[in-house]
Amino acid sequence: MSKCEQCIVREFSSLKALTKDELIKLSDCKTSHIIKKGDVIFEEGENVNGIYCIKDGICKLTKLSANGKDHIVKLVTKGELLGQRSMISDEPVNLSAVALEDMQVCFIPKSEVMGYFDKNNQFSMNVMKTICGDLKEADDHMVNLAQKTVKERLAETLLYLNDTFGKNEDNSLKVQLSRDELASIIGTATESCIRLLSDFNKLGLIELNGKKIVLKDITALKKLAD
Amino acid sequence: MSKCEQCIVREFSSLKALTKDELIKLSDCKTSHIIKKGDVIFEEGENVNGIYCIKDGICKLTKLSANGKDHIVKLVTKGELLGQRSMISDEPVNLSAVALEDMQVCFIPKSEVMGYFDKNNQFSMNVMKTICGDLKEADDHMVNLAQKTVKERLAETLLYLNDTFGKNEDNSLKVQLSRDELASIIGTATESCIRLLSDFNKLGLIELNGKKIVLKDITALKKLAD
DNA sequence: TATTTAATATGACAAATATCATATTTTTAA
DNA sequence: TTAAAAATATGATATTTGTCATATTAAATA
Repeated sequence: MSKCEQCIVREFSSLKALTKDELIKLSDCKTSHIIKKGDVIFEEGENVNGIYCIKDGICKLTKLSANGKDHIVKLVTKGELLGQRSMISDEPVNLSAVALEDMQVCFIPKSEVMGYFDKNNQFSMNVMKTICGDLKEADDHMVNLAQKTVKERLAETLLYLNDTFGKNEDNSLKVQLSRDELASIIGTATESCIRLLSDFNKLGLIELNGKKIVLKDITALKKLAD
Repeated sequence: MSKCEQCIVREFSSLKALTKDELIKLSDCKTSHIIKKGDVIFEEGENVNGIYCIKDGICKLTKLSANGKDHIVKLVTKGELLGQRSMISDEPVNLSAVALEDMQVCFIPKSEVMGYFDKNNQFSMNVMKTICGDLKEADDHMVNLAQKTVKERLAETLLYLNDTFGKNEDNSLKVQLSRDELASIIGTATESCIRLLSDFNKLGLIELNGKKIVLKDITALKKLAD
């Protein structure tokens, strides 16, 4: 089993505050998992008794709305932790996590993590800061959904995907989302999303190649996104 | 100056974890303030070097969107704390706070609060739980904005105002919001909000009396809200 | 109290977006 | 490989929502 002391990814999460001793203990109680693209890590309403540390890959956090459609609340990638909110609130998770590509994750049981909260103040502060960051992001997102048009939100989301997850050698966005998934990030009907992508394509803002999307005119997209 | 040891409101916030000694010290460093309806407690982008504890009254937390319109992210009332996220993240506040009615608030300087994080673990956990609760709420809110119609969101918001802040003796909602404010909670144009309120009125779901709103048929409103 | 200003209300219309239908392409699995 | 299923694409149309204009009412203030 891989050693947490040697895991680089740890440096990117709240876990960077852990001491050498804590890390050795962690290595013993964590479990490593391979998650296939499309697999569910956990589902809304489930009791997840611990947190997941993402070593590699990207997943979507979704929430089922009253009308039965999924909404993608957030995309999460390596170096981030899943399930913190639920663990702290001592509640079932309020979101589902589904892999968008093959992933490597480690599961750390609640008992272990709660110990850090008691004994490692820096760890607590790191977690708090992360959650505060999520909350700020959620506020921003909320205002965008409430005030911006679908077109603006699409442009913004494309730029976000580019900035956050980067692009492949062929310049296409690294995260490959279906039109349906993209629509459920920006909060619109799949057809509307497809139509706007077509429009952007015709205007030369982007280039479509099947699922691959290349951002051609970032300046214009930024102007569109406001 | 009023004593924190005797303040009932404290029991409703993270501050309930404070020891007697901590409370006595707190009384000395806190400042009390009377805020008039419409007054700004702090403004988006400001550096608020501490947190506000709401002793009485209600305020709105708003965020300016790109198009220049305010969006109401949250309503906050007595027993709650303001400015925690900003203090923990060590950033300017991302929201403005404006009183919806006359308020009494106490300001606790950052230096004091940060001390609690170090020494009082229960306080830290309380704050974390509160912020986690806010995050969950924000997720829900986000999905509603993305997926529900304006009509559904209006019905839901009216029910929320009723459940959370209660009603006056004449059965009207206790929080009095202008149509403009109501619109900026549900994320729509003021005229659309007014029109839908009119519709609800004609359908007998609510009763309008100037600014006063009485919910007449809660069951039907719930059905509308989904 | 009179005057001004702001908030509420409503009509007419335009724009944005959703829905339904259907064709085409891509992917999956038999 | 081929048949079936799913994803993408696009047109036609309906619905929702926003915008502008203007009237009416309520609130603020000189």
